[in-house]
Amino acid sequence: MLDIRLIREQPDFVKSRLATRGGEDVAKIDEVLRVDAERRKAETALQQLNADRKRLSKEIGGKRSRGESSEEIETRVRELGDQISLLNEQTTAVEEQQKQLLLGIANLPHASAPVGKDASENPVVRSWGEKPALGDPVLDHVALGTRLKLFDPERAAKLSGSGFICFTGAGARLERALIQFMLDLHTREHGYLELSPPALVRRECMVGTTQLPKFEEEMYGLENGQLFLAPTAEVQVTNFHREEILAATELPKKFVAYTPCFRREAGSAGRETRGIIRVHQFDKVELVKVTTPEESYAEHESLTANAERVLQLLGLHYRVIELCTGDITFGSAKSYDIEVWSPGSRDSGTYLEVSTCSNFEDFQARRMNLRFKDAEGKNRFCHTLNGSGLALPRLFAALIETGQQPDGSIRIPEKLQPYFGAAEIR
RNA sequence: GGUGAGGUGGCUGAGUGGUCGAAAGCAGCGCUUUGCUAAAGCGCCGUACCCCAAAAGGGUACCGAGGGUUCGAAUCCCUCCCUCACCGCCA
Repeated sequence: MLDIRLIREQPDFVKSRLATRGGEDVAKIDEVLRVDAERRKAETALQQLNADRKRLSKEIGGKRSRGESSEEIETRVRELGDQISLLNEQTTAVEEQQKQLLLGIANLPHASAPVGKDASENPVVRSWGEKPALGDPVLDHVALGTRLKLFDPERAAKLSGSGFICFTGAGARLERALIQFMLDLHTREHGYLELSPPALVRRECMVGTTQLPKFEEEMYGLENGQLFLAPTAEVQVTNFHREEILAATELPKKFVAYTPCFRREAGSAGRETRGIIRVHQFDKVELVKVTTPEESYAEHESLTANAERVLQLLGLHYRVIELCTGDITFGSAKSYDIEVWSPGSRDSGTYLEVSTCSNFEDFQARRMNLRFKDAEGKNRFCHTLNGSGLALPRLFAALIETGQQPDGSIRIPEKLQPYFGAAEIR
């Protein structure tokens, strides 16, 4: 969430930054300022009453120990107590109101984020490789996967309903090879520490990484909404150090985790539902960094480069776009999307998003009270970043489409062959 | 699932109703002594929030979390969370 002091001191700046997102939250700023003033007034009054009670209660203690009567003071303090509990309720309520307001206001886009209204205005930052020259016809991943029995949508539906996938045989093996390949790359060459976290997370963690309270309808909840199936390992891994004060010397923290991810995909019925592009459960290798405000933007670039490296080693054409202010996600200050070329999708091919690499600055850290002690010994909020490194189903689709051969087989990229155990699928 | 024991500051660890935000030790910072190192002595040493234009200063809260009892709660009561141990069950 945003720093209330920043909102208080520079409300016009905050509003103008929020306006670049589309303005939905701009009106909330005046409201939160009004509640903030109310809160401080109530707090000050409450503290004064508490101070009075504290002083008088000590007097009672003194009088009693000297054997003097304290009746009169006790009556006064009892009255004070009634006022205090009344004012305390009001104060707590207004504090909670302020907190809820703040939790619902999006992060400020970074000054370098391109201003734009929606996804159509996201600039392409760079691209790598080229679209492969394939024979005719170019098959999509569904046709390829069905023919070579790499996954089985019908039986997955039998188990879990529509929107679920079951990899089979060489397909399951290929997915496993990709996971192992990516984990090895990030741990051995990029210096990330591997975590294998739980899939179920507490409500507080979901608030910490901004899935809640705003996006609850997208999440699978259990135990009366106290436990959730994580929609991304961002949740588990970023919250790993929640409520901690890290030493500046141990930053940046770099984590990689392979986990299943669960999403209701509410409201996206009919959108890219073909095959394995949008499913309720999928696997993902996630990269997370916890760092300092001074270093976070450099770390953002390197994290993005680390994710891109996967596609480069696999020889898959991709492009990187930067999300404009109108398209950037709720908690992010700056985001890049990595989109891999999927030659079989939508007839003539399309780019599929396989990673969003974001710098959240201190937006998440403030929610989860994640801090570090700087050189002067001051506690400051960390900056947190994450990006997929990469999401598996779409990577899988792009890989088999790109690798399709005229004879119907699929060529496996050289770097993946040791993991997959063969040079082709046929 | 059952039973039991616990959760106090960066760490160890006292404290069972009043001057306790909290002894003591360790770690850390500063000063003094010392040829250096080491050691010793003295002092400082939590966080968040509020008031104040700011600094200085003042105040409130915090002893796992939330309620309650009381004039007053780290201390008593209730609920929850977490940790540990043992038993049962189990991949």
